[in-house]
Amino acid sequence: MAATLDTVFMALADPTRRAILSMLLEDDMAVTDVAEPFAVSLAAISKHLTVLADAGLISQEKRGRVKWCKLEPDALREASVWMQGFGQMDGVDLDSFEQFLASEG
Amino acid sequence: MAATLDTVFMALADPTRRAILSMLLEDDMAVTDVAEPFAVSLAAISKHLTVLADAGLISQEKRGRVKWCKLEPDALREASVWMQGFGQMDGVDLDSFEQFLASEG
DNA sequence: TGTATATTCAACCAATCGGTTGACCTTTGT
DNA sequence: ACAAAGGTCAACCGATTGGTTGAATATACA
Repeated sequence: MAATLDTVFMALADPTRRAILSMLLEDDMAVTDVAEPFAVSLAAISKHLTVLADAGLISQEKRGRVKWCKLEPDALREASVWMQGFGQMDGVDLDSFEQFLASEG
Repeated sequence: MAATLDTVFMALADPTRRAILSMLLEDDMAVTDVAEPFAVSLAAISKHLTVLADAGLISQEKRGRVKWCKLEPDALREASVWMQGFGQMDGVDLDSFEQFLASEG
């Protein structure tokens, strides 16, 4: 909940967690459905989701026996601002994003 | 050297390493001078600098017996772009962004 | 030459990380 | 009432992390 830079960057440092965030970009999902594409146990995914929630990057709401996971992109703002402070980054915005896309082929 | 999102975010997840980056924002520094404000051993700082260099966030050049550390802010670009994709999606081509995420892995 | 300075290396340590498994609790459905 | 589904918990495991210390390696200087 207390999303420090430590917890946010640590949460983002794992590829499984970044993949989860990408999935949640499309829609809210139940824990079981989040876990489905991954080759690890449900418990492992549950832990990843806890890490993401502690970092404030997602929220979780239990409805019935299903726990819904929702992306909270605002939590990235503080970290994003921190990174922007590292000068000469004037181009880091959606324009550079599109440049990056183009460079990827 | 091969600055993946994993290594960059992991490097940023430590407050000592972020503080080092902030210091290097002002000027290039020798390892000993980087270590001076911190209450840990020089060897510990040397390790932190290796982590930052492996992530591409700094470069190190040895001149004489002094190893100079230089901020490489471009290494933050890919990570910053990744993050901005989550925060500022208004009017962005969502399909392209998902392609970008897929290419990242 | 000898000595101080700059930095890394090697071995070790406790804590944490990502993962597993099996038991457990709650909610849904028959 | 009973069984299945959705998730978490607890205990454990091996690998990694951030830290230490002391020895080693270069380079500079008197």
